[in-house]
Amino acid sequence: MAVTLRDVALAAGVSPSTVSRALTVPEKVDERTRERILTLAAELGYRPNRAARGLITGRTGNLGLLVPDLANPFFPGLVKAIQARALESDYQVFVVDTDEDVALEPELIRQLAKQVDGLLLCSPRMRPATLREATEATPTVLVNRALARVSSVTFENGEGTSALIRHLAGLGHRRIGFVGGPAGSWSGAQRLRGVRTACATAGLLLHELGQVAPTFEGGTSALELVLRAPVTAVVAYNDLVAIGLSQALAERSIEVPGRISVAGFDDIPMAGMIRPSLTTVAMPLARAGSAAVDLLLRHLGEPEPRVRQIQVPTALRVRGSTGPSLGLDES
Amino acid sequence: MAVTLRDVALAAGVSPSTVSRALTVPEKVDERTRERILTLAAELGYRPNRAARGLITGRTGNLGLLVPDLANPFFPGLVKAIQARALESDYQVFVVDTDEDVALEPELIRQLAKQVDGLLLCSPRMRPATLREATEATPTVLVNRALARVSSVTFENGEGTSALIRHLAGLGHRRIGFVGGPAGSWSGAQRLRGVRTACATAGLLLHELGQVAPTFEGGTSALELVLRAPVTAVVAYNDLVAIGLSQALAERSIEVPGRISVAGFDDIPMAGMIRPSLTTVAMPLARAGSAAVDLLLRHLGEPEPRVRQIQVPTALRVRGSTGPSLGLDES
DNA sequence: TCCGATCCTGCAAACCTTTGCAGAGTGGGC
DNA sequence: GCCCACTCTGCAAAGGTTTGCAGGATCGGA
Repeated sequence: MAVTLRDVALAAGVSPSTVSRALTVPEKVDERTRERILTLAAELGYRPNRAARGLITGRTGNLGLLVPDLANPFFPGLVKAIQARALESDYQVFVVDTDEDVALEPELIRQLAKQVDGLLLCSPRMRPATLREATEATPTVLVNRALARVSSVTFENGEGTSALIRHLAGLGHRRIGFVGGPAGSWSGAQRLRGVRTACATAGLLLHELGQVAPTFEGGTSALELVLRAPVTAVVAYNDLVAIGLSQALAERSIEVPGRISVAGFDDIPMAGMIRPSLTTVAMPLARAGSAAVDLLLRHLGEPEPRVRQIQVPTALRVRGSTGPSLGLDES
Repeated sequence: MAVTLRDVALAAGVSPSTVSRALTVPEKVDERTRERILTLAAELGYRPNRAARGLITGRTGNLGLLVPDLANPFFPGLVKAIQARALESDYQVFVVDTDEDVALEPELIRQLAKQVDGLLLCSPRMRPATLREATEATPTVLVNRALARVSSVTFENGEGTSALIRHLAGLGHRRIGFVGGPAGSWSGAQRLRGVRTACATAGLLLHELGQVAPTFEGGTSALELVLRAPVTAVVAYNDLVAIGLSQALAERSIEVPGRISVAGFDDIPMAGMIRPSLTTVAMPLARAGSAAVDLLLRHLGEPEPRVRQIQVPTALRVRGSTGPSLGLDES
């Protein structure tokens, strides 16, 4: 019932081989023949059967995308960009959400790997050894995580972070608090390191206030940690935590940024929607997403993939949640 | 290099047919043989080649999921649920984001349809005729939209909406404003109808204030519409609009809910994170998503799919953005 | 006029799995 | 002891596409 290569061939009075070539290696077939075939194929509504093609070429035309949690507003932007870029190159994207279950990741990856040409792993939480194992079987690009000898697209936090710290220093803040994310998180470690360096450079005192879940609730739970510390500004592991914290502060009628400034990382859409709007270090998700796809596609074309580690620069977004220090710590 | 059915057969000393049957129709093969095969298959790490299987069975084991915009916080919850439920049944999900481009939808659907066993269309914006055409070629379940003679999972707005209106009436509001969503939107029409009915029942005066984009910016742009109308409470097409409106009101120092109450639809995660938190009509996304997958899978098993239209009930979430009316409209 | 090169096309095999059909073996009933 | 029914297994074809190889045509050069 579906129209096949044979049908087109029959209609065009040529062999299936010729039709196949007309579609995949156009230069190998006479121009007039090719045109006739293409017209006919379009008329008949021919679409190649990807299963059959995949059977012989060993390629599926699919990419696998693993994300820990679609409900985390950080990821949809990434998924969107990845999916759009893949579609442009005629690849379809399998999306798998692990629901933050680290233990599930390896099996899901194995399952996924069999059905795709390449894998995009977004911020996988898994241990390095397990991760490496997974990346060895299938062409893989890591997103928002780096690993030796594996291609990746990560965010260059340095720039955005130091801009943020300079911004805070410029506002007169001298003691900065940092609320960290989950212990095992690669990007969490990155961010902490960036903040440490930037504070040292700017001559600010950094108070590491502890670690919380990377969620809104994590942020509200950080309230006590923050209030106990003599800081005038707090940088949170990510925007959700920053927002949770801001709301908890508001709950207690502690003004942001009047009494305390708050900043985050990610620039999730919500950061611009709340009041006060959130100062944050923006990750260029769209750029990272398409870069990751480009990189992966490039690997698929290479017999011996060359590892490339791309860093996309982050940028400070100054908004309403940061303001001049009251200098409370000098009292 | 990949281990195939033949390898397992060779190792087990049986024919490929037997291995195939051991895996797909266990009762047709001797128990001991089957056990030996299964053990061996597991040892060798055999995974069936889905392309080959698909070629002969005509099934791909994939489902296609089309959403207008992943960045709209309404959808990730749905996608998550759908993907999880599909994975349980060993189906993979292709996610396609149309980026709100209605004109693109038909072509994307056609493309997708060839590679999946069934289609889940989330709130497709396309015209009924075009939509019907698309649904005729492939087993399809619509989500958040209904169409005659096509299976669907929709939200039963009536209940949640009338609860919301009763809630407002109970707070003393007499004049309610409604800010509508995009003109062609099916769920927009549904919601408007629900609000109309509920207001009529409760004896409230409904002011239809016009239509805006279903986004945060749409909400802020609705400010003037709202201020011009003599209403003490506003119901917005969705939460994003409601939140945009709230922030625009706050910008003008108009207190919510002090001077005006605001409510939305969807119960996106953000609704609980802003201040004041947003009163809204919650859509049970997880339930809808898994119901949609179940329905689709059921269709795939039936030779002549029976159309089923499922409605999942909505529920009112009372939060901080609605409060007693000041009775301004009576002044 | 003949030869070689070049361009285009067709043949046929291959990819891996499923499945209808038939054959072999077993056990039970008469 | 014979036949039938039943269970289990293997054979072979089929599904749609790609691709190495070879053949035919065309053209240019000598």
